[in-house]
Amino acid sequence: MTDTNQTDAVPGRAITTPRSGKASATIYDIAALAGVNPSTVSRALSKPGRVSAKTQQKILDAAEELNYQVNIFARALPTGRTQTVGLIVSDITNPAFFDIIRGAETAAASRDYTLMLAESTESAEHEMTAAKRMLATVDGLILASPRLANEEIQELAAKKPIVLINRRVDGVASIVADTETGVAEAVRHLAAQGHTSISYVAGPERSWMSARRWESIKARCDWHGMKLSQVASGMPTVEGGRRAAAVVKDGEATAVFCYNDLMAIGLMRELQGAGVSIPEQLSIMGFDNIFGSDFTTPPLSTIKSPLHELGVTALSRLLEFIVPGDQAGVVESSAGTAAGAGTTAPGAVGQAGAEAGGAAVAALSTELVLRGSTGAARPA
Amino acid sequence: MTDTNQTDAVPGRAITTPRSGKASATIYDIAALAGVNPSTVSRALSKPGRVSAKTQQKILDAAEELNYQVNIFARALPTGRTQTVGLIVSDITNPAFFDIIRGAETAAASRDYTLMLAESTESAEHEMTAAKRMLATVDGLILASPRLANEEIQELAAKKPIVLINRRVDGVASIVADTETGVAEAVRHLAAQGHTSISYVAGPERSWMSARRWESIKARCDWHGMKLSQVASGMPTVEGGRRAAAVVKDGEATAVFCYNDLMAIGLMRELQGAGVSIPEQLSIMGFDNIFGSDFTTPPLSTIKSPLHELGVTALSRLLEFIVPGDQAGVVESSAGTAAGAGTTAPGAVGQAGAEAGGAAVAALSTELVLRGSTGAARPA
DNA sequence: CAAGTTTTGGCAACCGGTTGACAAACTTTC
DNA sequence: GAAAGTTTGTCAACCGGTTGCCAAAACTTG
Repeated sequence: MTDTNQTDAVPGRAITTPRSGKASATIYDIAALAGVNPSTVSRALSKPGRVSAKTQQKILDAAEELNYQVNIFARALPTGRTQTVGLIVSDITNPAFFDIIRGAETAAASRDYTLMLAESTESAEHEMTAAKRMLATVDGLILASPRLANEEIQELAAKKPIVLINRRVDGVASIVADTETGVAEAVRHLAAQGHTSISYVAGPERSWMSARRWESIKARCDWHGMKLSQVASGMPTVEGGRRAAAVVKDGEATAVFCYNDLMAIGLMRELQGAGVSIPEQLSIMGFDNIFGSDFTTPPLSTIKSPLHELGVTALSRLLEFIVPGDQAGVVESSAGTAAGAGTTAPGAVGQAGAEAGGAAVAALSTELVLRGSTGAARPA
Repeated sequence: MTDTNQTDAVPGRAITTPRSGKASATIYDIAALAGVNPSTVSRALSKPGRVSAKTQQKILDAAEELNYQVNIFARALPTGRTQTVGLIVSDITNPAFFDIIRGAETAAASRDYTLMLAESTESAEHEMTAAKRMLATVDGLILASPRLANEEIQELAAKKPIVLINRRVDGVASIVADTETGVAEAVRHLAAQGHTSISYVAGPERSWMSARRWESIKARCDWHGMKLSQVASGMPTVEGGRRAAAVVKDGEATAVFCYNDLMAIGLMRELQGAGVSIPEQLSIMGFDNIFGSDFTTPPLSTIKSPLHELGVTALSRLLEFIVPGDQAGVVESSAGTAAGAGTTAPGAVGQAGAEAGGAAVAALSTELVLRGSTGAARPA
């Protein structure tokens, strides 16, 4: 092995020159082989039923023989269709997006669409750049937790179909996980454990979801007659959570919700480092149930988001706009996107699931995952 | 807010119809505005120096005014260039790929290339499908830890430029993290802690990197006169690690290397569940230093991979093939790809870093991260 | 100032599909 | 068997750039 395994220390020498010309077959080649006109080939390959079964077969055989593959650029030129959709996430390294990405990717692949991925690194500006760049190439775009302003999103939506994940903007399709159910469970649990004063460590200011989670918690705390305060917002990262530790420690709350698991983990570890024992002295609750949230000691209690479903559903919804007739992916349903409508009416909370009891809705609801980071309130 | 914030419970009603026709400007529009021929516009925009400064300016102004954007499909049709590169990873949800993906994504974006992402879900077949699909669309492809056979990779490489990450195949460019340095440190550390019998929990059989890690460990164990055994391979996931627990527990080894952190975490948690205390009764060492590997109790000792750099370097190298003249990203260097040449010669290990002491090499070397999961050997 | 050289811009073909219009071929109907 | 209707295939234009070739224009040089 040692001598055949050439290293490429001498760059470009051992490396086989890529891109051997070998142009692939075109519809003209097929046409010649099948003895028909190129346009007939085009129709046979795209418009089903437009050509007779006999010629259809001849053409298919010829295509097979030449192992033809459409040139998507040639197709895209006149039609604008690219068989590609974009997904922009705010932070690729945030595990919460893994499952969204995977969900979207597999859903796309199964429908013969390709996924383009970009990240905005939590910056509205980067996000706009990425979106603009993608817009030229894709048939539609999914924006997961975008940081853009409403108007910017509407502007994008005017050009190509857009589906939002965990964000709601007038006139733009969106898939939102229903926070209410999970939050209701969580607050009920904390109330039962004797907590009366709660705090919320918010995420980025431009995060719609952070505001929404706050509202849900507020509504439920009011319901239970508990006190709720908000800690200054920060980056939705482990580091962001750490930064919030000082304020939380000095506060009077005995339980704290963090905007997401990353922050919850950061907060917990920072506090533990400062000698606070979790959950004895403070209960911590995250959101999302990301990879690794059960690795900590104590493992994190969290409100699980249907991340994978969010990705799958967003993609299906997007494809609905792009290919109106298509119904392949039955997973999603318009009802699912309606979950969690009223953001301020606490009365609606408990009913959200009930009134539109479809499988899709259930899939997009959140759920309390009780682990070790929450417990009984410390005596006041 | 409540009444203006329309939900899309009635699908397609509140949603603004996307894709308003508004076709964007073409070079013909520019040509008309600037009073020149379309071909001149094309040249002004791509071939620098081919047109006079005066017309160049006129054209640029006109383009600006119409806020022109090339139609990449029209461009791709005659040239084949798409300004897009592909990245295929074996598992999107494996945190080890996060940083690789991000590295590649940012490097691509900074050079005005767009990244397409796909995953193979650890299956050679899926990988081939994804690769084939992408090949039609991209200028080049990065395969991170591919599961494909060498011949299949060579076959792909014959069509478009390909760069491999953590895999070496004759005649194909590759970027490989130098396992030796980290492994040498790690084994030396374990030896110093009194361990004499070590075990390796291997990853997937088709994983080149798993074999490579095994060889590095073997070489160093031989050097230190330690016993090394291999535990049957499994999926490179937390679950895969759990599955290996039984065999490891019954073995005589006092320290175990796992193919990656995911497996190490799974193994550790499963063993702990069975009452084994880490590191008192068994030392566990992972590979990669993924997100979350420090969340566990005890935090995982691991051999850190330069994941981000791997992504950046792979992309730069790929672009070198695609745009031969281009030298924008100085980050990478051909020397970097040569690191870790001899896979079997133990003597070479210590020297690898020394003999080619460039910054690029350093960036791609691995490094021991000592945390709590490793400690002194239990008395035999 | 003429001859030679270098720039610069225009023409037209081409990349590989799609699609509207139309005619030829085939069916159906009376 | 002719008229009317329906399929099916062909023609040709088009999507929006790129590029080889050539001639006109501009610049050198003697």
